[in-house]
Amino acid sequence: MLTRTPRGSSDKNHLLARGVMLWRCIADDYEQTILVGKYDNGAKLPPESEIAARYGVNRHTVRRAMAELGARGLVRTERGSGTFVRTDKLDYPIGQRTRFSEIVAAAGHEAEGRLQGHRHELASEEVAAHLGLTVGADVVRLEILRAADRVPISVATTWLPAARYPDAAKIFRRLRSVTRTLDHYGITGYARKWTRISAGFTDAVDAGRLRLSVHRPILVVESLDVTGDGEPIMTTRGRFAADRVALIVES
Amino acid sequence: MLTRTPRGSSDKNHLLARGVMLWRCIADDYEQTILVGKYDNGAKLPPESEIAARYGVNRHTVRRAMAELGARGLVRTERGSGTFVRTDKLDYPIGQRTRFSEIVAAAGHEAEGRLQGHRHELASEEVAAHLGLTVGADVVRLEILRAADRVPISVATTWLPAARYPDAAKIFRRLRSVTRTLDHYGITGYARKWTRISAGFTDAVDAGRLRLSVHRPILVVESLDVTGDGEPIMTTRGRFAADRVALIVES
DNA sequence: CCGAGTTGTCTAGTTCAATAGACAAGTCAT
DNA sequence: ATGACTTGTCTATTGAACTAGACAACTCGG
Repeated sequence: MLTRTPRGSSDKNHLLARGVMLWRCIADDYEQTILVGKYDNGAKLPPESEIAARYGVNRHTVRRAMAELGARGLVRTERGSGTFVRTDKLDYPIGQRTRFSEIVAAAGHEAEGRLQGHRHELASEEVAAHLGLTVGADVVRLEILRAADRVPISVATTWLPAARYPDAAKIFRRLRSVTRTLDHYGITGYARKWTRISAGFTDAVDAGRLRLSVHRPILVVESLDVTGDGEPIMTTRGRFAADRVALIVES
Repeated sequence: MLTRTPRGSSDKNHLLARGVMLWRCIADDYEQTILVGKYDNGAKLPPESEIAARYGVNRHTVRRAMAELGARGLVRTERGSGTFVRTDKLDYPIGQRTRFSEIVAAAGHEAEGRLQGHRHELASEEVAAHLGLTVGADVVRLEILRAADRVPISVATTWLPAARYPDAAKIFRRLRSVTRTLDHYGITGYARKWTRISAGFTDAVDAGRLRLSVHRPILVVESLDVTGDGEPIMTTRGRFAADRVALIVES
């Protein structure tokens, strides 16, 4: 059947966007049906061969689509058994001791932090106020992507006073953890002073980094961390994939 | 330079969506800058070679992107001269004699109508009311894509009483014009009885047919046409690409 | 008219998406 | 344990996307 339909005449036309690969169209299509709630958490998807037949497509193409959904954290495949929907969210407690690696490890997942970019810049009014600096003071800005079990959870922009932590980027890149980076600077214990939570939607950049579509909901978490003496260390603006995380605030 | 960067490490990373071809990303990127109003109507884009250099991409890839923008009606290229932005809209008068082919021809463009699909169905409450039939009566439903100079302008769903126009689809497919199709049935003059205009956004299907992105604005034009004697002929629900058409209502 | 600048077209080569088929490795119910 | 079913991996092939370079055709200002 279908001896090489050159992308245009078959009945899979309804998905085919010009310039978008077939596997991506299938992945997006399935993401929709999952996000719309057609499958419960843990539900089993049809076998790859059946999906392939339904779309009129090779099984390998479906496998690529499923790999994409896996990377987005929407699905988990088990060899010999099947592919299962995964819409449960990581519980992320917000408290005095809010450390990504610890939280994720405690939940039984593999934590990962990657530096996506960094630069020195002049403190904005907001950053200066948070860190107790004068506007225009030299600050280090880090863009960090965090993942649990290789699934992106958040992107965060962190500012630190450059005077105190001049090589924060270089050190983070080596140690791959904010806690360990601060430890390198002799900060053994630090605490969350305040956290401000709002919400929004992904822009194109965050969507790419988080492996989300554009216009998916995100939790915006602004925060300030201080030393035991109350001296400001860093202020952060994190964007959490709301499809994958729930913030827990104990009272 | 750039001895084949295998899609991932160069500075064009910020556009690269997984599973989306480079030319499509560039086309979408330029569409944004045009729609956001960065270029006036008729403004000249940079030469292809310059755009290619800016994106770090081969000129052929830029040409493909520009071809796409041309197909979307956003841009017009002139050999030896350049590529020019085209954000003016087709003036589409709504009146008693509202005929796509005539209006487009009068504006100096080449009109085209293609039947995208058709079927017999049972008249809904709304369609029955418009056509003066009983609910559930047999009606012919046509899906027609209309274009001016090969640029898609509208998709329209038209319903006709099947009792009177049983083979409307077959005849339209041959004659490629509603006017000529009705002429075949002996309807020489027909008139627009009423027109109802609202607005909305493209869904995935209409976006594909109109070569628009999803969530672009559309004008929704519902209408009823009647014979000289006032007998209902057809009711239509057209979706016009608001980026390319302006409806003109004389009073 | 000339020449610089711009789009159109052609050839060629490399990488990757998608197809096709086969088989290994794992799960699960009977 | 057996066997049906499902995912993982391998090889091979075809066509499209992208790159590279060259040249033709065309426009426009000096």
